[in-house]
Amino acid sequence: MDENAGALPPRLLGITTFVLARAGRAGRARMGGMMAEHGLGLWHFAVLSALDESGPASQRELGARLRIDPSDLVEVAGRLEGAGLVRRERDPADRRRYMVELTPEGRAELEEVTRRAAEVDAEFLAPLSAQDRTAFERIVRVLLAHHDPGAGGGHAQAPARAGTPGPGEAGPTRTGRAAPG
Amino acid sequence: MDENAGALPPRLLGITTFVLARAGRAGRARMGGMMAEHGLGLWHFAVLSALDESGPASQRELGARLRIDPSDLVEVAGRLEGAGLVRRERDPADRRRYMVELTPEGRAELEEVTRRAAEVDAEFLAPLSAQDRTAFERIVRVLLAHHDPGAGGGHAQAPARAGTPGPGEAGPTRTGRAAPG
DNA sequence: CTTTTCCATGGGTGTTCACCAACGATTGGG
DNA sequence: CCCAATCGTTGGTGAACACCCATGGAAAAG
Repeated sequence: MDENAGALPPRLLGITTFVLARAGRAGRARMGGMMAEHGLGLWHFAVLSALDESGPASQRELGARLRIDPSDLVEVAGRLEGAGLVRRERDPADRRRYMVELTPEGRAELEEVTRRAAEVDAEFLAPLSAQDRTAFERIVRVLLAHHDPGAGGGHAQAPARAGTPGPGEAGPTRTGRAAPG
Repeated sequence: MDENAGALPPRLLGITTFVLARAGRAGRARMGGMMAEHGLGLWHFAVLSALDESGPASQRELGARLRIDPSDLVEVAGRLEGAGLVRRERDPADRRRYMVELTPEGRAELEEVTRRAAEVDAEFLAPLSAQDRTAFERIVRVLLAHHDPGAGGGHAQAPARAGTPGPGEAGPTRTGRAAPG
């Protein structure tokens, strides 16, 4: 029968790292699909986020920040500019660099996509109990902080999350200060 | 400075799906690196696992089982055969198909790699407390079962896994029946 | 002014993964 | 015997991701 066609070998499923990678792939596919509906990729969203958080920056700064090659940023910034989500102006003080800046439309789009991302998150984590979800959100960030070269800093303990000032409704969106200061 | 180069925007880190994908990528890299030391890829290991679990099978069956395209299986089976880990014989009853069979060497290699995979797992999950690790292993499988088309079957509830038989050191090698339940 | 350094950009490479079209060899139905 | 289906195989496509090098404009150092 091909019932077993639906089940990977237990030996594989016994490897947590494998299961994690697989689940991560499924999650990225969902998230990417949602972003695609907005004409964006994950990187576009990342750039908008960085600009929102730290204000105008040169592409080089963005590249260093997000850990993507400056050359790969060209397309991203270009598309964002084409969509009117960012503005690119020559820095008058240094005409080599662009100052990439979030437009009001870009900020609105960022908020909208952030909201939808939270929805995707909720949907993806729906099979979990509230308790499991909370635990998972914390644990996966600990893992990332330890294994991704400079994603969340050294060790993110993800403390009790303060009053959640900004995005508001998006819920656990802002995980306190997962990254270092 | 580029201190902040090490921290992704909190808005990004607030998206659990994103963090999960990222952590999964890091994990896969580690696991893949380990396998590479054995001259294998993740798929080679998967094939060996499937053969060990269900006995000799045609490549088509393996493809359906592991959900990889039969054409992609050619290289995998070919390399495994070249390494002497599997044997490929024409099925006398149907000379179109190969019967792929695990050799003693293949079985030994499978055990060895499984052991090392458990080590990588332990290493990767090391930053977690024993309690968190147990919870994470369970939760991530629940997620996979719900979102990966036929990885762990319909819905793996993965109840309070019994006395946690194995994990000693080589541990979850044979996770008993962790996933399917 | 000249040389060096930095920026954005374009073009290219390599890897991983999934999927598809077509072909020879082979089988089984009609 | 002829035709359709199946199996393994070859070869190609396309997306996502991560790098690296060269160029031309512009600034900074000498």
